[in-house]
Amino acid sequence: MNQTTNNTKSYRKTLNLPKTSFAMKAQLVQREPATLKKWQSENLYERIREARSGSPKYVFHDGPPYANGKIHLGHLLNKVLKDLVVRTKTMAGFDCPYIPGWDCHGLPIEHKVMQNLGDKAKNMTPPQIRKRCQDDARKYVKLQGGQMQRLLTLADYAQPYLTMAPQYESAVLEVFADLVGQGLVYRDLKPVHWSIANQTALAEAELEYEDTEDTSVYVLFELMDHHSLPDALSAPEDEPVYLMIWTTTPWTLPANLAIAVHESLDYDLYQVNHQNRSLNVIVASGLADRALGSDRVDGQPVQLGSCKGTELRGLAYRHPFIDRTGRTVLAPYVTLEEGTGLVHTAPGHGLEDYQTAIKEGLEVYCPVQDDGTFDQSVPPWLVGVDVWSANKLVINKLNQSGHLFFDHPFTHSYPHDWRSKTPVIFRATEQWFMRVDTTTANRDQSLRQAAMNATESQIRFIPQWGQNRMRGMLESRPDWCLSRQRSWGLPIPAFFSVDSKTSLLTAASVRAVAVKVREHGSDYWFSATPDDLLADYDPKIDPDLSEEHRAIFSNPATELCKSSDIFDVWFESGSSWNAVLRQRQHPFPADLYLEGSDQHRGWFQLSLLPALGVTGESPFRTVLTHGFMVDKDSRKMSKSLGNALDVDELLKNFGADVCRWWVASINTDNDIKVDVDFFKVAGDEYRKLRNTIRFMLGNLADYDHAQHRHTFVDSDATSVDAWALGSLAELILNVRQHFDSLVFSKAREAIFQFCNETMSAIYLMAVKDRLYCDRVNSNRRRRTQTAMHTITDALIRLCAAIVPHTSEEAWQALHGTDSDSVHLHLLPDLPECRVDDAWQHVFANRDNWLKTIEDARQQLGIDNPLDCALVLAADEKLALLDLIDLADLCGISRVELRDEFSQATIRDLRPEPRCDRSWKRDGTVKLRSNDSWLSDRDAAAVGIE
RNA sequence: GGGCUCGUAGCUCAGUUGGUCAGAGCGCGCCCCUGAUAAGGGCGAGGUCGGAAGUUCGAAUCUUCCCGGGCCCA
Repeated sequence: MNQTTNNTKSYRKTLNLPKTSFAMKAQLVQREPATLKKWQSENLYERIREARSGSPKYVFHDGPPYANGKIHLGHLLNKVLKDLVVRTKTMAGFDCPYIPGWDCHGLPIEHKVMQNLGDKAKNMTPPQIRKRCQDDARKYVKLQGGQMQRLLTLADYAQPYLTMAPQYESAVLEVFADLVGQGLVYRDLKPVHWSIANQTALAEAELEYEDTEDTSVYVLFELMDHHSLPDALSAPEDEPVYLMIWTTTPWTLPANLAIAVHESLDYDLYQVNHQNRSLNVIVASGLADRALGSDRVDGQPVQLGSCKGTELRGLAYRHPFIDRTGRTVLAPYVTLEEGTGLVHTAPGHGLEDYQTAIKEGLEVYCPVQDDGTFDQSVPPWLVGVDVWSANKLVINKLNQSGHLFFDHPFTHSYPHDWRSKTPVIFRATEQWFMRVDTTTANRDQSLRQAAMNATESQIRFIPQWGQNRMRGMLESRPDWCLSRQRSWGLPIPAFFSVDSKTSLLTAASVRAVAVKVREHGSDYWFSATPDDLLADYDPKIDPDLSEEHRAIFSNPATELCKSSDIFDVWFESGSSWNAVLRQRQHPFPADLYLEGSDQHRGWFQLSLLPALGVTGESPFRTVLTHGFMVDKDSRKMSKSLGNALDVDELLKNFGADVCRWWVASINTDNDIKVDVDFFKVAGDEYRKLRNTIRFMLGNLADYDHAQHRHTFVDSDATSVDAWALGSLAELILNVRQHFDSLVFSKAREAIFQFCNETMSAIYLMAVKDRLYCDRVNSNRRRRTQTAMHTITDALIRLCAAIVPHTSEEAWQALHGTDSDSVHLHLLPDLPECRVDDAWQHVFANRDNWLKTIEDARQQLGIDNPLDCALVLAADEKLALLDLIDLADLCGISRVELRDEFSQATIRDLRPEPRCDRSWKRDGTVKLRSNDSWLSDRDAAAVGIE
């Protein structure tokens, strides 16, 4: 009675094989745009708003990207992360609106527009130029908005916020008015980063640092009077004594007013032979070896005497090429790291120098004009010369007069204007500032203190180290320079009397202008007269004016002119909590701000300060930052290095869902490595997810949940389906928790693990046989389908935030509806189903069983695991279970429990007949009436005796 | 130069307060299935945890220094 292959008939057509419209090939690139269109035409965003109306709010506030250029990989990461937040919060039951915004004003746009205009710009008025800028910004808002939607981000793209919109501008002015009212805004002459190319002050964020080679010089300053020197230096009578300084910016020497020393450092007087003359020079002891090195002097320097820095205070010296006397001062920032320990001090050209000048009562002298050339106050040979050319002239001059001790090329990183890529200078100009260190009447702490406190105790940082970073940056930040000398921006609503001596800027005057700007937009500032702009303002009743100023501005004869400065764009975006959240009646503060880690100094800090000033509260409760993109060798991504990936290109090659899966799979705390290969990996994982869902959908083809559902009862706890539902419950808990804490990579990992291992390798592998071979309506098959239906439904919801297109497609395949959207639904509830403890025991041992099977296959030469039986030691836990479930879980034909066995062994089943239909050797296979070999189960399924 | 931060198998990453912590997934190699098939399954190889020194009975895990990245600043 041997089984032959001759009379094996094909039973394929009697099986219940999977069948689904959910294709294996996703064709994301073709199909995603259609899904997007569908969502748009069905107003999905509004429908979600309606569905969540009345639910607790979760306020996420979008930071505005700059409306310039197409989006890059950083935007992809940032926007998808934000979308993951919004979608998961929405599915967790919150009402979580997403109002996208754009930063529209500022130098990059203006710079580009001016370049395109070329010479034509000279004959254009600011309003005409502004119109061009506005058009340019609009163009990029549209372009980027389209690209962001292509990423399948779901936001209110119909009503974004634009910093150039009149309501927005007005709301910024209201913030400004409050700060002015508290006395936090002042005008002062102060050194700022100045772009010569663009003739404007620059914010820290508008600088880029590049390595630059400059000539650094050691310069001798001759002391006026020996007798004031401390005796300990033993200065020789009747010989000049020089202070030696070091600088990398010789062009600032004309503005030298002082030389700083450190009070506690030691300074020595040396006699050296320098270029055939004997010199007496003072330098710090710790730097003498370097400063007076053998490359600079002949022979050994002779130390004549020594003293503390504090004893050098107040010495008068002669400027080397200007008829002026300077003096020595003490400063805490003098160090022994470089130079001579005596620091050239030009209060108009350095922040520390400026601070010293304030302390010592020195003039903030800046002979350099807007265009980077010297004014009339310098010697004739420098007048009108630009600072870079001045470097050489100054060095030559010093050399001729014998004041140049040494010079050498010096490479250091130097700030550059991020637009023109030209080096910037430090230059004192009249600017508007916001104070960070003054306490005001209605606050008992400064903004800096308030911000530090908020950072310390009121704001949650993800990752945690953001707190340290924020603290460090707050500690060191200077007063905020708010003004810029450009056209494309929000005007600072200040007025001056015609002699420019008196300025008008009070809370009331600013609010009056804000009303006009709300009505007409900021263009009105340029077209209207001061009287028009101040129509709603009455100086007579302005409590913030001094009597003197009230008299001036109440006098009809006083002629006013408008300020020509605009705001630093950071002040505009830093007011978005007012211009967006409060203005649109959203709760304040926001639950979450989410941006790159560069924004600790940028948007986060510059939103925190104004909000604390105005409301006393931080505008955000949680700050989540992500790292920056680097290539696979950890080098930063840039166009110039040629390692940047193009977003459109990625979308074209992989589709948005795969790109989003990639975002959901990365750890965003630190640097983020990117490479095309990583998207291929994401694609592989995506396919695993897709095929898992597809297989389940295929096996649910004949299943109607309403009609066929199995009700799990206590006795089902020992079924493999109960185990699967229990695993699903774990997954749901896990994923919900990771979504809660905004750790998407762990959620994605759990989802993938579930698809790959729990479902594909274990459960679906095990239940294949019953799904295919059992009688269609068998209780066992329907129970499995019920579990699978629950799992599929839940899985689709769990991954909906990550792969919105694919989950929508699967949702419709599962539920057969076209109008419903998974994105209107909530995250899955936990399935209610008891799982017997015996399953823990099974999965603690399954790996060993598989290994046993694998080893036996090698040894016994069994190819197909279905030709094996696994013989296990009898066990009371295993005895509770269905041995067929165990066999299916191992991909074999049979599991037997035997008392006499102590460890798992394999029995070769090849001598037994094999079922022509199920290919199993389960021990019931017989030759049937139709001349084929069938097991009892299969014979019954096809109705054969 | 300073602040913050990262450097664990070919790749992406887990590794709580120092003591089975040397792991996972992918990839790779071998094999099976051919009724999830441009799919599915099993098994396996791979790392002196960037380097050096130190603290400790014991360190990927703490300290210091060095090397190499990133962000922000000077």
